[in-house]
Amino acid sequence: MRMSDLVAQHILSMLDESGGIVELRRNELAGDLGCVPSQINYVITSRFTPEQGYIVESRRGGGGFIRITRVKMDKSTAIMHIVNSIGETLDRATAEIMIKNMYTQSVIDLASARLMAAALSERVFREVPKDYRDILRARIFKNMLLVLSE
Amino acid sequence: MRMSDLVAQHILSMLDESGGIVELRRNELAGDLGCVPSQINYVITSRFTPEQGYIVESRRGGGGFIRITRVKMDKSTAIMHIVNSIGETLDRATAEIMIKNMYTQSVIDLASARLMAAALSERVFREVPKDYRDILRARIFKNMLLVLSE
DNA sequence: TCATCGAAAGTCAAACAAAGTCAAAGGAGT
DNA sequence: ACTCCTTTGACTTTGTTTGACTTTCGATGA
Repeated sequence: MRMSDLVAQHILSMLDESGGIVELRRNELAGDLGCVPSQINYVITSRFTPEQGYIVESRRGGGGFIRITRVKMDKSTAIMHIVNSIGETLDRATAEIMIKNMYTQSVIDLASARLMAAALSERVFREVPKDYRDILRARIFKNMLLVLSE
Repeated sequence: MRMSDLVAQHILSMLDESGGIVELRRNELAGDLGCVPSQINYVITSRFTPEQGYIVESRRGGGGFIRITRVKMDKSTAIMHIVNSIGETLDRATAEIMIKNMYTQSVIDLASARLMAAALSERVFREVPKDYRDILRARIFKNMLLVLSE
């Protein structure tokens, strides 16, 4: 079995044990599983993405950690659906339509809708190279959507 | 748990007990908590800054003390204060501290705090040149804050 | 009054402790 | 052979802890 699968599996079982949220120490885990620390990063970026329903946070320095949260799919099917329907890029108009729809369908409240629209507004991205804009918008949007379903 | 978090927590609970103002003796506190005195300074400068809504005063010499006061502001004042304190750029750590503080001081609710943190998280900006990151973060954050104060 | 002493608190840089990045090298499937 | 993963490790960045040294204040005694 591949090392990356082993790491992923290990993290998954930790998540199961702890009800969907786990805090791990990168170096320690790497030591336990017998791989280099950066392997953990690879596994996280390739298998614990927003599309797959995970929120990842971390902190460096003494007492550092990596926290992985699995969002519950059952309670937020609508949101996960949207997350997965967004590709690598997302233009402003589409984003706004999505936000508006979510609001009118009561998937999100007004405050959240406004916050999201503000974060994705065109003003934010002026003078950002065109290619970057929609990529960033997609990422920001996905990240925000995920925390909504917590 | 990190020593710095322990110290911070201790100070916070003292603040809660005494309604927002506390006077402590550095050496004594360090002794009680089992750390070196300068650790207290570290915690104060990293977690009890004016940005975060605290005023710190102190006196050296015999009978010296450190006084920490938590300042309470109304919602829109607090938000405008923060908006004005943000320049052209904003790094992740500072953004997180600001968000956390607005939440603990009830300027914003948990959902908004999470949404904002998600939009500004380091993961969103991976592979974006460092200089751009902080510029974008500042813009996104300001845009969000402004809609909050409406 | 004023110099001095001791009791605080302040400063700062070095050592330590994580996690993150990136690109090169290695494999597996087609 | 080509194309995607994977693996690896050197290097970077961020955050914490510690301790030696400095500054400030109040008290005390000449």
